[in-house]
Amino acid sequence: MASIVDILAQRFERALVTVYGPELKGADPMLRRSDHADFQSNAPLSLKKRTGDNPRDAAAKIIAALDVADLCERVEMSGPGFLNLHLKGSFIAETTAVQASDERLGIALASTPETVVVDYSSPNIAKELHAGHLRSTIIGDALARVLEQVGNKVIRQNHLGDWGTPFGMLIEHYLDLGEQVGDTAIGDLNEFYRAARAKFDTAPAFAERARKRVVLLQGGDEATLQFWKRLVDESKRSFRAVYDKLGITMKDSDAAGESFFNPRLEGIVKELTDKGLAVESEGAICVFPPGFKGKEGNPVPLIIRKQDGGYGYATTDLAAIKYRLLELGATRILYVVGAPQAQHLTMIYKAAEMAGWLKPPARAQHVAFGSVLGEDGKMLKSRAGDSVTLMELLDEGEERALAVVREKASERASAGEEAVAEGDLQSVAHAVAISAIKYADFSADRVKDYVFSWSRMLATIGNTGPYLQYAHARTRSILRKAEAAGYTPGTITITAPEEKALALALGSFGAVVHDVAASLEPHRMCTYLYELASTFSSFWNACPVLKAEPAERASRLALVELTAKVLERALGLLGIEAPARM
RNA sequence: GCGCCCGUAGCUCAGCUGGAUAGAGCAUCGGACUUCGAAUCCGAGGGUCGUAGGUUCGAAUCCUUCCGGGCGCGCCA
Repeated sequence: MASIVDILAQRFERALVTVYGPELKGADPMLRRSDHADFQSNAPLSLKKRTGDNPRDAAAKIIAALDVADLCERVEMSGPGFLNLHLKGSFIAETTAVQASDERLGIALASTPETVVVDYSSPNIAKELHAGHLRSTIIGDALARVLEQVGNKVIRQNHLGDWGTPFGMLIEHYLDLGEQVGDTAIGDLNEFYRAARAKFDTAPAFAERARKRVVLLQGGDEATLQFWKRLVDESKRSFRAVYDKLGITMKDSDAAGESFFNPRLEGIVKELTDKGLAVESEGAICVFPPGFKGKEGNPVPLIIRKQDGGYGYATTDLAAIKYRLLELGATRILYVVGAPQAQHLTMIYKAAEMAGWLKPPARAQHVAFGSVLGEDGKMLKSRAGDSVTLMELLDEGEERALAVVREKASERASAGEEAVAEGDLQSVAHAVAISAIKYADFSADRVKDYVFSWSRMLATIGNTGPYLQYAHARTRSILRKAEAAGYTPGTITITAPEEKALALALGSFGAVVHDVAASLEPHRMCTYLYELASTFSSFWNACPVLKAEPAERASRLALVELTAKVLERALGLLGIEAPARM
């Protein structure tokens, strides 16, 4: 489906080729929304080097060659050489009608779909998901949805911390508890981990058992593996509960953690050694990707086998990147991991290139993000000082959202207006809480830290998740009333400025989705959503729908219906629900 | 010491990869409900874009200096 910009861009390309010859084919006409017109083209300025003309001359020539009589009311030159385009209402109406009849709402499919691996969330077994996992989990999930929407094959990968020396003590502690809890529940995972750790640090006999247990685990002892698996399953149940509540699309089958790669580590070391990329250094085997200098100017190593013969995270990361490229066939790998790991990841990519696994067009990208801070400006912690679990966070959010939703509902009910039913309050509060948390996280640039603030994110006014949901709920309210009255959407006509603004905002949805897919920046979707929602609110204020004349009513209903769908879809791509009432 | 990230209105942030007078939200002030959800809308005030240079028709955006904040740099992940 061709959007307004697509169609205009084609006409510009033709005009540019007419004036300046075929070498201008494919040149960017720099079409942007404008304060001075509906759209503007900066091509005469931006292409100055290629046209050789001064911008105002170029603008005049382009206008002369531009065949847009069917699309624009007028095109005028302005300032140093801008081209201001004033679109015909009929042109806007037609493209909007096409978008409205499109299942994909104007989101084009990628011309070259890729296999994209998205590595996100990645919690540790026997610990609960906590605030530190929030950003990776929700950003990764949103990007996975967006990349999928534009037609890529997306493979989610949960790089679980499910192997290694801590499992000795965890299994022994698990066995100690066996009598009390049976084999069904560990209970509080964090408490479980803490207790195991405490025993390990204070009881030498226990520590000794733990060490022996690690050996058994590494050696593949059947009974030990069974215990290990129970721990893993128990933890996955806990992750599942959080993912479900947060609306995360990661499935159990997407798990490919350290245990999955463990059998491959020896081979990785051998391969890199055989290729001459890994060398012995201070008793360890290391890869030294060029260009990384440490404290005394020494090269920084990726330690792929430790002095004691064990393997660390670098080896697992290398095994994982090889697997993703060679076995999963990824051409794009996203690491949704905190910003501090930037150097480590670049070293992994470099090593993977040297090994011949990572080569164009395949590429790996670090989707870096900053920290979630508490009101004190430090990492988010609970009163007790440990990191707050995601479940606690979500529960608190729902509680706070419920208070807001309940209050609004009772206000409306006492005013005799349609309100959320008592039985639906919980589910609406849930949707509001999740939207508040996610939208607050997404709405600013990923790489920056942000302060977690309930009052800000849950505010019913301003640029918040709840505001967007409210805008959507209002669209649904009109549509319900229209349906009850037997009114149906019809031919779109654009006359009022608010109709035009709304249609133009709707029309850029597809481009925004692709922009997010390319830039991996969810905040661009938020900027768009807020603009769309506020444009709709202005439309609402200025353009009566149900009380308009039949033709106008049908047209406006079509705009409202499309707005509802776009809001819902855009929120959905961020993993945010759009309730019909709130 | 080396390297990476950040610095835009009182506060929280955008700014579409170099384009027109730097835009929003919150807060403040002033308007709009006997029209579909006022959780809304309309309007006002408020910024030497950390600093000093440079590149050019044109810089918040690109290059360099310095200042301030965060983070990383060998056996944790």
